[in-house]
Amino acid sequence: MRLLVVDGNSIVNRAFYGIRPLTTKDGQFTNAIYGFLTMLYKIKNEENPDAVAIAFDLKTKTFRHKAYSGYKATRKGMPDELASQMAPLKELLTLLGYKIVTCEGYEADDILGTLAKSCEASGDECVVATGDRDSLQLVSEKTSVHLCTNKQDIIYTPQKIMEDYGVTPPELIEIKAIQGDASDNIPGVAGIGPKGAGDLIQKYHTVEYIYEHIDELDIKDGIRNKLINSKDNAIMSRMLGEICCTAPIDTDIKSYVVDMQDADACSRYMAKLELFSLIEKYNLNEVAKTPNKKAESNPFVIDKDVENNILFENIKKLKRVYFAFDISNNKLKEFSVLCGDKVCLSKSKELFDRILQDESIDKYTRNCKTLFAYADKSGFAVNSLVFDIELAAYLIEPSSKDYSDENLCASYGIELPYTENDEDKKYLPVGVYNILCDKLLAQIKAHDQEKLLSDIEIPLANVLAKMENIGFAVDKQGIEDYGKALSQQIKSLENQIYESAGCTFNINSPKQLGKVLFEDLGLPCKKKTKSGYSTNAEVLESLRYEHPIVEMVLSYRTLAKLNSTYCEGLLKVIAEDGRIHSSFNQTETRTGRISSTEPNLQNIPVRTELGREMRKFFCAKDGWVLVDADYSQIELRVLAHIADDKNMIDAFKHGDDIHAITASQVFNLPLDMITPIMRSRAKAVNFGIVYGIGAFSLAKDIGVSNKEASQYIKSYLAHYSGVDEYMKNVVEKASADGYVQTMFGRRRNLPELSSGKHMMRAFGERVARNMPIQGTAADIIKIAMIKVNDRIKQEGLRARLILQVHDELIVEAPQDESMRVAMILQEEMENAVALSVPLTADAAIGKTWYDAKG
DNA sequence: GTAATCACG
DNA sequence: ACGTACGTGATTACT
Repeated sequence: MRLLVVDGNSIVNRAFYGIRPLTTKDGQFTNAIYGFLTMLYKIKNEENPDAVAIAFDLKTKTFRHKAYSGYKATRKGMPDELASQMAPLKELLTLLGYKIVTCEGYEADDILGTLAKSCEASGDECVVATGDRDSLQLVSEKTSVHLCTNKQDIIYTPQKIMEDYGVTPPELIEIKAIQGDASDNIPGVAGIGPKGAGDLIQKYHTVEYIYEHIDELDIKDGIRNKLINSKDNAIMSRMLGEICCTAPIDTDIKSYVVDMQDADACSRYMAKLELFSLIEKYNLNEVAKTPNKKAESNPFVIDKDVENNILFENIKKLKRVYFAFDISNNKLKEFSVLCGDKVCLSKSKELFDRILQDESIDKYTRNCKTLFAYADKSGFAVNSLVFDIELAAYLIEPSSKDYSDENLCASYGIELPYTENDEDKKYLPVGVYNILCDKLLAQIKAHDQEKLLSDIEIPLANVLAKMENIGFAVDKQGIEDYGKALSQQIKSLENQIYESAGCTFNINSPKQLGKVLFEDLGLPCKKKTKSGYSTNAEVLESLRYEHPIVEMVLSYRTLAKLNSTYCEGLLKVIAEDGRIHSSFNQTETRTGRISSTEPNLQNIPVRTELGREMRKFFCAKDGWVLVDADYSQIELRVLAHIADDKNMIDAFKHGDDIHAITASQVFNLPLDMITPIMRSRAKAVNFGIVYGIGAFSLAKDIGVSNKEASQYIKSYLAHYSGVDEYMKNVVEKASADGYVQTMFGRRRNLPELSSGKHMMRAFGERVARNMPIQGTAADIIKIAMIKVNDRIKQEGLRARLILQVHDELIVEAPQDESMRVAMILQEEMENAVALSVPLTADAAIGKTWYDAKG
């Protein structure tokens, strides 16, 4: 086979400087993108490769040879006009089916070298396309270099190199070692240039030979002295100039075969960049020129009277079904199935259930959680549910707020069938589900997220469905009584506040409260919001001793919150079965966590004793108990693993109090000399690191000076140097790629990183540091939930998972199963994945949530 | 509908 | 020079 390896950075530079500035009407620069694709097209035509790899630098500051840290230190970063084109270019190349190769700690050159050498080893041919003569050293019988220049491209073979330079390709490394290269900060030998270096190597071949025989060489004394004076530099330069050919990358040529999944997506993307001539050049269709065009008519026949058996046999033959359904309160109303150019409607539960259970029929749909809940209630299991439109769209773009058919079709350029008939309107989207699923699946494959969808999100939807169905039992009477007690106290506080203020007003109105506190009572105003005085808890805390009313307002707020959000709020959502059935949303958060609504059971008070009381009303049913297990420090452990930080990994291997250990490292004191204050500051730093840290916020959080806070951070990063390096690298990689991802391939796009606004960019950087950590932790507990569910079923237990709170799982179990379940929870949570640090989970048992939590 | 506040991880 | 930690949801007031 013949592999074309493109030096992405070099070509993009040539394109950028070689082509006049082009922009879209929105001001996005596109000249480098246009130039790159034009050049790539031409090179491909001339070289006719079987596969193409495109190498890019990660532009990390990790040097190839750490011995000389000045290496490339002076190379200037790319201008913004070019930098802003990198992420779209890569996106477009990926859409076109090209594989982009990058490698942590290695440069594009090293990737070229590694692939070239690997082709030689496997007997394949390799063409390196670059604008940089550095790569000429790679030329061999099997490897040629396609050098792009301002004039005519030159193809370098060993013969051509001998013709131009009079040496063999490897000897070019020796020449460079002597002549040096200012742009790469390679010093060479002072006073000897290309001509002198060439002559020396033609004669003596290697730098090593020259220095070993320096006194015997037949050269002028001037040259000899220059060589002797720069000996160290020359030897170092010899090391620096040689391209590394052992980068840890995929060297299987077959994986670089160009495989465009979605031509429409490409042409739409090109149209978005207003590169219309490329659409024709790359032979893509015309869809893009009129993107998102609304269909004028409905090409589908709606068949409402199809016979059940005929429909089933048709589906069975196809082994796959695209369908939509209307299920509410776990009752089927109607469903629609795509059959060629027909949309078939049916209300037959018998047929519907038969399809769902049939393992030989692959099911493509949306809202699979609703389907799982329905099946759970009906007492059967759904089989072969292979695709969910919303879950797939969420994995592709978790920041989207709208995964409706309309919106997805619009963004994937699919014409949604249209009719004036309102009655038929709702049935039509299923007509394009085959197209929509294809597009989404192609994208999922391109992102390498198939496993994430099939092994995590879809099975998880099943677990969440059961959790929603089961619900959480509560003590309704208890909540009512607690609420009454609160109401009384609130009433009394209200009166005291009015008395203290000398007037009545709405304490719940920040505007009115602000007026009373800061105008009528003349308290010092610490902070302002957009619309007036800030009256939040932090401000009030600081005014606590200024006036007795402040304390009362604080208490009022606490009690009012407990009463309205928790007592009143929860009472409203207790179902007829005496249980609370929260909804778990799987496509809401940008990090991969789940969220809980109506009610939100993930923010039931715990931090203060008064609020924690609330958890006494969350209980197990008669004869059953709650088993609660939570991960210890899962995010920090994930950080230790992802950053591969030796010190932090050791800390987790040897001790359990990570905050104390951190304090000991940061303050450089033995563990037994760490005071509670030091520990709590170290804890704040640990949190801050996970969130993307800033000295100002840390200082505010722990109440020390800005300077002191930044000293803590500095000291922290000095001790946890792996974390330091990770935090730098992740932002650089994110800026180059335009996204970040978790260990399991969950991804979040970060357009903020190419924003011109400082604030936006800074936010993007913090997210880049945080999302892989928070997201990986979310992935892990999702895996644990699936495993716990499987284990419970497999062991024939009656216990069932009822709640997840990010790092905590709650199972309701019959009394006699509780010990077994506690063990299962701990085991499955701890072994959900293997990290380079242990994962620990602690389980506890109790009659109520209050009792069962540690 | 948005802003402010506060509950959780 | 500029503002200041990640991710959520519910309630209340007010435009």
